[in-house]
Formats: sequence, structure tokens, C-alpha cells
Amino acid sequence: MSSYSLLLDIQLLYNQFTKTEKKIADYVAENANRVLFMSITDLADACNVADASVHRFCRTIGMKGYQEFKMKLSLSITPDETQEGEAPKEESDSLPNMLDCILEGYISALRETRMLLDIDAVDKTVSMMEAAGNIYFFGIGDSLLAAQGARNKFLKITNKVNCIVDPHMQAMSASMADSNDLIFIISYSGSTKDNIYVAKIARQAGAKIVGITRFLKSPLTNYTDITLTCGANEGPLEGGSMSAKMSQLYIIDILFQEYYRRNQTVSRENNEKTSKAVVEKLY
Amino acid sequence: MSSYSLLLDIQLLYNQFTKTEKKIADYVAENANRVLFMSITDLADACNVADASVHRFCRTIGMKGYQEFKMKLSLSITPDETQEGEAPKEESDSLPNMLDCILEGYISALRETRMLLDIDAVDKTVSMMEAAGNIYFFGIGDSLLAAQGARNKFLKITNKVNCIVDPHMQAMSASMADSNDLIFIISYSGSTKDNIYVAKIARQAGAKIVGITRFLKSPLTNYTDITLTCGANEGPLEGGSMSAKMSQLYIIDILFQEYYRRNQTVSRENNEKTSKAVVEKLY
DNA sequence: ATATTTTTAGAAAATATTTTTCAAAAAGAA
DNA sequence: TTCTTTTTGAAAAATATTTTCTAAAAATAT
Repeated sequence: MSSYSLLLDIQLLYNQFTKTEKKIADYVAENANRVLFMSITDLADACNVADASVHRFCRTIGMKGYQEFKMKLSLSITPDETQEGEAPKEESDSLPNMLDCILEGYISALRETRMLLDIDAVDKTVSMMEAAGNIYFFGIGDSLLAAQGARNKFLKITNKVNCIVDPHMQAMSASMADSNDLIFIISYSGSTKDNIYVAKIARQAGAKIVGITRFLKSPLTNYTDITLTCGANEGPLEGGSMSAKMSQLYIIDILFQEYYRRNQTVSRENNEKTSKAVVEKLY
Repeated sequence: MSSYSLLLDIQLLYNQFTKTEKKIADYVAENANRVLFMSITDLADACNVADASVHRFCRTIGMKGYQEFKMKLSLSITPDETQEGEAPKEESDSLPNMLDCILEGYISALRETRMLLDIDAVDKTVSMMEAAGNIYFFGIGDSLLAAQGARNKFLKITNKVNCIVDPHMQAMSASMADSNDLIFIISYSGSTKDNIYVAKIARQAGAKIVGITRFLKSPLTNYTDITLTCGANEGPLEGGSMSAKMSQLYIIDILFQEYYRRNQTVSRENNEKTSKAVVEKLY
């Protein structure tokens, strides 16, 4: 794995895991610092699985064996988490407190996204965008809003971006794409059928595909040329979290800034034009 | 040992060590992060001593055995020391640097939003939402996406929320609202003509109005019962900045969480129903 | 629905590692 | 020197890890 935090990698690969592996992942996530001092058998017992399964789990996440797993794990634990005594869980009853909790959640998700981001992938993505004849942003549900946001943003500096709202039309559009076209598929889970379908069609049509998703390995990533992973402070189960959406926006913004930087002159020109177009809509 | 840094403890005990133990201590001090991935035999070989001596060394410094020694060692190594290769000093306009700048911008905008938020206003807004017969989220451009996002989010727990995309339809809808209805108008600038128009109509119709905007005083706030202000760090490339959008999402999330909290039973029930409705859309 | 294939998980065997024991070597004291 | 104590490594014993193999479960095709 690329990331230097093993615990994070485990989250990323989570939906690739089998039931048994998930049990282990859950226990490890919950008791990371305890696991450091457990043998493979201890851990297996704690999870009610066989030693062999724990070993397999280690291999699944890319380690050579249990020992390497433990060492990598220990390195991904920050000194704070090391302390045994549990931090007194603050009551999130009060409204101000709740605001702070939510805020901190966002920040950690954004930082996670930053950490997970593969600079090379960003670089390549922007190059593909520059080379592309047409760029499409696709998504469903909340991710569709991100897709529309991306289109809105890029529309300020280039008119080769599109966003199609209706899933059927997305598929039709994808079927007509060619190797000159670039398709972004935004999907938090990477498992939404409609998205996968569009990805499949687009791939058949020969278009380039970039996925923006939480999970490095998901049905979606089978069809992507590049995958940009976004963080979120939650497991794969919960949907519609704001932090996931913010992470998507962050990635889009990065692509935008880099695209702008590389095409300053044209971008600035277009930006002025589009700004003027809406000025008279303001008081 | 009392100290939390094993490497330090080893230094402290150094004089008490035997010749062989000193050899081991020297090697460990010099190659701490390499040792993490060595077996007791590897380490013994590297120091030209017997396995048993390494084990004795571990006992001497107060560990139960070699494994515990390695774990304690790993915990006393800071993540920085972990990296083998030297980090090449990045030029200021490099891509990684840009990512960090953008990220910090978001964080400061979100914190600003947190600071600006009036707890009372949030409290009152949620109360109004509970009391309302219908809730509408209106916006234009990027703020329309936020409005749709809000509708999507609340739709998981209540079906009295609406979002109308077309500005003309928004106006028509507003004209039919009554004092039982609550209208959210999301507008970064608070100066968008279409938004103001809708606000004016809604106010005439007698509906309650909550504004989500950057500016406490703007044409919009003339018509609002409550104004929720969001922060944003205006960068050079302005117009539809992401941090503004994130701040809007933050405010929406807060309203959602508080609404959910006050109506737990119903919310949870509805949430389950709506979640089930989309489950089969996933692989 | 049934059969076939593939995947998954645990038991047991095979390896490897760690720990203990013990005797020899080295260092120090009489 | 000679005896005692300490230190060390080799080998044995105890543990732990990894691999292999089989049965069960799940997925897929018929």
C-alpha cells in the first residue's frame, strides 16, 4: 500500500474483505494498541477466528506476515492513541459541543483525503483533462451534486465539460464517447449499479475513465484508468455523510486549480467572460 | 521502565550493560527502524552475538521478551524517523504544496463558520423546521446544489422537505407558501436577484424565511427571519469558492444533526426505510 | 431449483522463532 | 594460580507463525 498509515489502508480495503476479515479489521481498528502486544493466536481468539485467518488477513492487506503487520500497525499509531486510559467521551448533548465534533470530523476527513491523494494520479488526471475532447462528470444521488459542482466550476474556464443528470442519458452519452473523451465517475461507495453500468459502457466505448471514490478496490475501480481516493470519517455503511462530500469537493478543487495553473492565459480569459455573464444577475 | 521512550531508557542503562549488551544497544540505537523488521536471530547475527544474548538484553532493559521489546521500540520511534529516504525540499509552487494550501484554506473557512454561528439562531431554526408544514430549500448556481444536498439529506428522515430547481417555479412555489411553511434561501453573496425575488414573494405570502449567506447585511437579509452566516476564505480565484460551499454544507449538516437528535424515534425509523430503498441499487 | 464452480475458513502439519537451560569461557578475587 | 562469579553461546524446549489441505459455504451457471 502507498499510504503510510496501515489503519487507513485497512479502512480503504474494507469492502474487499470477507466476513472473517472484517471481524478482524473491526477488532484491530477498535483495539489497535492492544493488538500490538498480542500474538497471532491471541488476536485470532479475540476475534473468534482461526490463526490462519489472521495470517490471511495480514497477507490480504499486503503484509508479508503477522510480524510485519504488527510493526506497520505500531508505526501507524500516533503516540496519543498509545495511551491505555480511554479519553473520557465528551457528552455530545450540548449544541456547541456537537458543532465542534462535526467540525473536527470534517477536518480529519479532509486531512485524510490529503494523505491518501496520489500526486502522480492528480498530475496524470489533469494531463488527461487537457488532452480530452470532451469531459463528462457522472454521479448519482449526492455524488451527482458533486458532479454538477465540478461541471459548474470548470465551465468557468472551459466549455468542454458536461454533466448529465439522468442515469439513462448518462449511459447513452457514455456509449458514444471515444478515446478522446474523459469521463469522471464520482461514487462514494464505488458500488452503485448505475455508475458501474455507465463505467462499463464507457470503457467499451474506449473512453478514459477517472474514478473518485472512497475505496481503492471496489466494483468501480475495475473500470477506471485512474482512481482518486477520498477520505471520510466513517465506515462504508453510512451514506450521505457530509465529510465524504467535502472530500469530493476537495479533489475537484485540486483538479481545477491545477488545470487553471497549467492553462493560465486561456483560463483567465474565459473566467472573465463567464463572470461578466452573471454580473447583471446581482444587485 | 518508567520513561515512555525505550531508546532513552537504553541510553540511561548503557553503563550497566555488559560488553555484548553494549554491542546490541549500539546497533539498536543506530538502526532502530530496521530492527523493527528483524527477527531475534537477524539482530543477533547483525551484532555477532547469540540469540540468547539478545534475549537477555531484552530482559535486562525490563522487557518480557523480544516481541515486547520490538513493540515498545516501535512506539518510541516517531513517524518522522521512520522514513528512510530524505524528503526532497519541495519548491513552493509544487503540486503537493498547493494541496496543502487549499486544505488549510478550507479548514480556516470551516473554523470561521463555526465561530460566526449563532447557537441561538440554529436552535430557533430547528424549532421552526419542526413546526413547519413544508420546508423549501432554494438557491441558484452552486448554492442550488447545496439546496439540493440539503433536501437529499433531510429526505432521509422526513418527507416535508422540497427543493425546486427552476427559478420561476421557485417563485411560483413561494407565492403559494403560507405561515406554516419554512423557506431556506441559500446564497453566498446574498445579492442574487432571483433569490431576492423569491424571498420577497415568500415574505409577502407570509412564510418564514431562513437565509444561509456569507454576509450578515445584504439585500437578502432584509427578508429573512433568521440569518445563518457562513465563513469562506476568499482566495485570488474567486467565484464559487469551494470553502464557501463547504461552509454551507457544514451549516446544513448541523441543522440535520440537531433535527435528528430532537426527533430520534421518527428519524431513525424513516432513515431505515429510505436506506432500504436504495440498498438494491448497490452491488 | 439444482448442479457446478469458486471462494472461504479452520484443522493440522510444517517451519520458524523465541525462550530456557546448561556448560564453557572470560573476568575478577583471594 | 585457583576458585568463584559473571557472561556468553550452543542446543534443547517451548511457542509462535506459516503453509497445506479439506470441508463447508457462497456464488454462479445450468
